[in-house]
Amino acid sequence: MTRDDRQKYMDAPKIRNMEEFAALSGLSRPTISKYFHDPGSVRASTRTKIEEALERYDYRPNIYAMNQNRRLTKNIGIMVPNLADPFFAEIARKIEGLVIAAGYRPMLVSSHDGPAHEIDNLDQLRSLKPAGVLLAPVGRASVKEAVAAFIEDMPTVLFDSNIDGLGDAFVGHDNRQATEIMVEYLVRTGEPPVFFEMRNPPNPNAFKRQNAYAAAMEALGLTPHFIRIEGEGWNFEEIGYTEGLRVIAERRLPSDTILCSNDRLAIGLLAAAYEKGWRVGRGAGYALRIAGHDDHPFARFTSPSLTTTSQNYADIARHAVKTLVALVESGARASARETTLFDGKLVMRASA
Amino acid sequence: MTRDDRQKYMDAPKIRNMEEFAALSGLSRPTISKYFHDPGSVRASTRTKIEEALERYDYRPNIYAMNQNRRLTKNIGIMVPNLADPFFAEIARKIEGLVIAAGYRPMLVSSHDGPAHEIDNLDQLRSLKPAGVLLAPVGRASVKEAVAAFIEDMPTVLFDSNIDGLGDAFVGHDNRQATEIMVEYLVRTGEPPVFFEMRNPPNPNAFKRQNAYAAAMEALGLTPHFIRIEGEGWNFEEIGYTEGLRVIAERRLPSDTILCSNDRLAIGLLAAAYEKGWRVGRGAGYALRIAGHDDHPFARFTSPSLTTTSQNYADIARHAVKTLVALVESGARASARETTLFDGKLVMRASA
DNA sequence: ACCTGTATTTTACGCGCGTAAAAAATTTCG
DNA sequence: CGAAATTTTTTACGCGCGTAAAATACAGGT
Repeated sequence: MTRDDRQKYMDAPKIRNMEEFAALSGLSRPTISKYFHDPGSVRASTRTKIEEALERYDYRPNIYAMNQNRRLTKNIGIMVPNLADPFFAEIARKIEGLVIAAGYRPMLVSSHDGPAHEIDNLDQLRSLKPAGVLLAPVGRASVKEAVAAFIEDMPTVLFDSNIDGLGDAFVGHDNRQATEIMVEYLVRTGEPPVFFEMRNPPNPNAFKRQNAYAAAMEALGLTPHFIRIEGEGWNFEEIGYTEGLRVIAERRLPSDTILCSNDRLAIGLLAAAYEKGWRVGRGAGYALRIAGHDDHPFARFTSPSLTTTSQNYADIARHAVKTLVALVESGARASARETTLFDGKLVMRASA
Repeated sequence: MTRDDRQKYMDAPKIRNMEEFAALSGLSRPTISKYFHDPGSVRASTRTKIEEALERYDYRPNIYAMNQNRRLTKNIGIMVPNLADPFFAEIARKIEGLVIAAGYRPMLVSSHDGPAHEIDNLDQLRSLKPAGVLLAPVGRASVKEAVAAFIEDMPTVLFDSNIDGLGDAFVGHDNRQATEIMVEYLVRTGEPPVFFEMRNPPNPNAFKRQNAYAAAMEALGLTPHFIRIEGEGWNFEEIGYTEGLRVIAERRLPSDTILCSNDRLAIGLLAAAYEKGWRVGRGAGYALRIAGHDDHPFARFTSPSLTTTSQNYADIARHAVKTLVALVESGARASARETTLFDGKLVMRASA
């Protein structure tokens, strides 16, 4: 706490509202209002006066009163499927920072992997009257009609997971390209991979990866093989582990190389392989190669560390926010829906 | 989407405000206001009328107008050190659910492990005028004076990490007890453990665990040993991994049993041990035993799975919310600061 | 000093709801 | 059935700020 801060807390009279603050700074209330709406919209000398007063008196406008009678709030809603997944936690954090940098207030909600929560969140967000929303739908179970109704009301950019023609834009990861480079790498360096995936994956990206795997294999003149595991819900590590144990016990492996649909399944499968004493890695002396997809924050610390393809979530976040902010500030809705995909990269580690 | 919902979206006229809704439901506006403030405060027949109208017309009060001129909002602030840590994500989610169940609106913020963010968040929360706040401070670097000033203004329950006499109550994990049962277990089943910890841990719980380890060892007539590793910041897995590699390479191990200050360090250390080919587990044929602390969501899926002590975060969350809600609803501040600790449990897995 | 264009002030109104007090209606109970 | 207790309505005001329009002050250029 600096001396100035202390002074602010000690000496300064409590400012009750913008009227008082305007009087103390020698300006009119509407001017102050304008300043808070956009500091660049007032004369430089005026801005200086306001900012000096701000340092002396520590006034902040009441956010409820601000938004109460505003045409458009400065809020931007962010909705992710599940904040307890470090992957989404990371990308949400990145987006939050970009939203703040753009001069907006992020309002983050998590759907906890549940379509019911997702609808609640949509209502929740609607009541916050955001200027726009960044939406990562929960998945194929996502209630499309509710999302569609929501999207009519305000600018919305989808990310991570696409839903048909919904939203003003979609920004995401190129599952096809990323799967392709992994398949090529695996084929080039060892046995062709089998694809390890849930029979009923809750996430729509899973289908894209599945198809991309099949296409990449066929392009190389190889026959795709799938291990379709059981299990419902989002507890991927657990599903990968349980079904991994079963698959290993039953020796249902057409290849020594397993490409998992995502890192979380791979993390579970690695645990199963370790427990069964199967050595995972590339080269002589190893029984299995395992690869993932996403470059999950924990993929560096599995044993062995996980070879995977990374999502370029820095660019995904940047482009999603940029697109939404442009939309919001133009005051219009997108004329044509634009889809932007960013390439993934091969992240070579020890597991494959 | 049910037939009723569709009807709501299609047929119903858009309700602009509470006045209109009151007219349509045949009641006066203040009665509606009272209902939303507390549905139980109106006669049963009146409540029925309102709820029927609510189903027909899909009206929701404007939250900005609601809070604008209210003595006390129905908001409860929740602040955690870092939502990207699955441990905090889990407990935050649990708390959110309890807060909603208690009839309040949770407002969740994360400090991203930074004291600067923490102060921002305090300001942020203050401007939301919550009825009370659940606060998990970032750690010893936490700006105590800012927190103290904040706490004067509204009921605050600290959790996870204690700060001296601050807040109306503290609810947390019994680090001493949990460390003790782990030390006893390790001593009973093998070599006495050394304690693996950062030289300058950012988290204050680290010191409690350190002291508890020393006390537990001495109580058993043993000499405590510490491996104090380098590294700054919150990237515990990375620090545990990097320093784990060094410790193993330099053979600075006074025992084959390592008790890590927390699971995240242990996860890093496990990765290092694996990479160096040291087999981790209990019994013959294993070079090392490694144990953690916290029962991190990923501890089940490490290789080998991690033996640890769990925090009873279900009860911690429940008691923290209960305490705060009682405080808020009494309208008073706590007369005496109450500290409540919940016991941890030994979680035996494969690593020790 | 004059003109022009932008910044600011003045004036005025309204947003949607909370809240308080008093009047009216309803329920409860003797 | 009437009085008391409770609920609801009426009435009235205010919260803190957004916003619009018109009046005024100010900057830069000639």
